[in-house]
Amino acid sequence: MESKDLRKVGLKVTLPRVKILDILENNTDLHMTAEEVYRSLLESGEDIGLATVYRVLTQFEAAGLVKRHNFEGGSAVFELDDGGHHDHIVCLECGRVEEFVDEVIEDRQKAIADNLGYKISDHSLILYGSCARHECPHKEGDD
Amino acid sequence: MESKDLRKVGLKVTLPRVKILDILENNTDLHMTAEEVYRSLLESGEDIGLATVYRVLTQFEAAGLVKRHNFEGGSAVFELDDGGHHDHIVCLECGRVEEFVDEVIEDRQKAIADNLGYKISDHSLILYGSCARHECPHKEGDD
DNA sequence: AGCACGAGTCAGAATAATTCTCGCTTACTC
DNA sequence: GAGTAAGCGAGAATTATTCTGACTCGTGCT
Repeated sequence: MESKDLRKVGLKVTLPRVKILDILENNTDLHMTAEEVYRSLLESGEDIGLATVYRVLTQFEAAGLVKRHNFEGGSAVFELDDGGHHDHIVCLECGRVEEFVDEVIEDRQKAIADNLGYKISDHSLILYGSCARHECPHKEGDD
Repeated sequence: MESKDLRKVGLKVTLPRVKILDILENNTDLHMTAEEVYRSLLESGEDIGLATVYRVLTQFEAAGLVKRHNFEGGSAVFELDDGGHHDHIVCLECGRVEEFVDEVIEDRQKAIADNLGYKISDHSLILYGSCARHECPHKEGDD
């Protein structure tokens, strides 16, 4: 029952909010654009406007329910925020996104910022590349 | 004489290109938005359209003369590409941007990608925070 | 230097992503 | 169940960027 989550963060429990949260929770793809959420809503038969999707996602972000990422390629993507931090690796060929955490990197970041006299409030580390299924075609045994 | 650089990458030596390259080379701020380059051109008395600035910067990017970064806050910023890679730390309060390189992080990134079966083609690491001049005000000895 | 031609440029239109506006609707309070 | 303010939907507005079409300039040839 997600309505509790909404209440908890001070948001009225409205149909669009519940539905959007539901989609974010049940979608196999963890990272969705506003458009994707919108289309998913339409498919579920919900008549919710794209503007509402953006508004709600932005509210969710402010409330800490979701995180917004700006990967390359135009649109921002949203994912549920479970509280834990992680970075991303994006396949430029198929769009697959995976998450990872690396303590060594996190520590170095802190050290670097410290060194330069900065207090870090956030950071974004995104690796772009091609995943295993797009191996170089002149190798045998390829897809 | 930057015209050589342009020739080298197969771009005709035109006034807009030379002027834009000139601005990128002589501006104190290493990271400029297309708008900033455009305004800088106007100040120099050049009558070059914003669309041209975008086009030229995109060509420069394709040619490897500049790098485009998408920091938070909407507009992309461009910087001359000296060939060396570096990451960025951005002060959210004053907009200052500094660069850094850390071999440990670079190595870990490669290892992580390897581990997940990705071949990295690029990556973006941006630390956001506040720089030394924005220390918490209830500490003595502050700015 | 002069010409031809294709690449380059300009201004403004077009696009894409996202946000805003405003009149209508709904969730929560009593 | 009614009142009220917050929320919603559709489309306009905004912002960043790219495209279009007509005109111009840089470069190679003479």
